[in-house]
Amino acid sequence: MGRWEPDAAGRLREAAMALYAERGFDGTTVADIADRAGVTARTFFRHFTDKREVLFAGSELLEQSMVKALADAPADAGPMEAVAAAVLASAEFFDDIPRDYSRRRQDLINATPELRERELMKMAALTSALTKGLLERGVAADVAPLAAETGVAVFRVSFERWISAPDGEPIADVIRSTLKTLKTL
Amino acid sequence: MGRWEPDAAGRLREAAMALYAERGFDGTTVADIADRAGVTARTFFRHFTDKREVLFAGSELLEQSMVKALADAPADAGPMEAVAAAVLASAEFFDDIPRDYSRRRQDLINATPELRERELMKMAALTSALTKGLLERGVAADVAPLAAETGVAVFRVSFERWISAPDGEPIADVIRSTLKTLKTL
DNA sequence: CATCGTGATGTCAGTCAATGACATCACTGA
DNA sequence: TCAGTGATGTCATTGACTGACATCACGATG
Repeated sequence: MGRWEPDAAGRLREAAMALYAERGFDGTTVADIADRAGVTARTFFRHFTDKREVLFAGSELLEQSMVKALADAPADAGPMEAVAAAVLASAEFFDDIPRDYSRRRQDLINATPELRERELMKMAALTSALTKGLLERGVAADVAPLAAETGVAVFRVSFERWISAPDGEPIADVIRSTLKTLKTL
Repeated sequence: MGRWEPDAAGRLREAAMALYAERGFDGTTVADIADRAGVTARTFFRHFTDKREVLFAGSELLEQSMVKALADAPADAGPMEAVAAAVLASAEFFDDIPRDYSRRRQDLINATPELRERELMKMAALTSALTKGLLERGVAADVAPLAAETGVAVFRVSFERWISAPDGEPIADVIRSTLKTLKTL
């Protein structure tokens, strides 16, 4: 065994989730979280830039995988096809974490303005990453932002639906269904 | 003359704008702002809930006027027509403030992640207010959010364009032009 | 005209998020 | 065996924000 328990970041994330749920975001101090994780508050800030970010660690991975899928889409695919591929790629990401975790996390976010703010920021970052990816695919400058925004909207709606869908429903199916609905508009 | 200089909130807003521009958001303390406005930091927090909000005071008015225009639109107007009326109503709001002020304010927001976060939150609030207004007009539940989101997008794009448009260009014209472009999609 | 309430502000003390500087020490590789 | 490294702890400090209480010009009231 090493000098310290491994995976301090993971323990901090779990502790934060639990405490935010128990006492609310405002009722929880960073020291509380650190205590429960068996580290000091200073260590918390070595792993997460702030008290909000602890619930959003890993979002870079999601963004990266979506951008990669966008780049990997066939060269002759249209903008919306490429975006659809990107959104579908997010499914892979969520397959690795229990859906119940996603649900509890989202409940916290929805209940806490500070966390909602941060989530909006992540979505905006995702939108501009996708926009950039589309531009690199040669998509016209007036189309790219629109397609990206639409893609993020599909992602959001699908995620929300998946979270409250019957158990066992794969998120990929929900996304495909959302994309199909979109086409009817 | 009263016991205190009038319009403390206004002075605080101007002081904040100036200091954020001079030293950046992070380089400015609330005490700095309060000093320049001739009050104490405690008074700052009596007028604004936090250091970010000082640049967003008045956004409720914008939201209210848009929601009102939405409600006042002819009963037989479709969802997008009503939304267009709401967005156009925002022009009235901006007619009362110098465009240069809007520009400087937006530059600050674009340069500061914390302020961008807050702005996204305001836009999200606007979206849900418009959604609610549409639902009250009897718009279908699956159409309302989409129409609202589109309206806010039009607003954002128009505002951005107006800010960098030649001087004297009325924002209402820019909005009309954006709406026209939208129709071509 | 004396008094009283009120509202906007000041003062003070305290909590807590966040950061920088420096110390520690198990583990690793030469 | 020993120097270097990385993850953590410790300590001190700044600054955002809050609650409790004091102040005092002004306006209303009797």
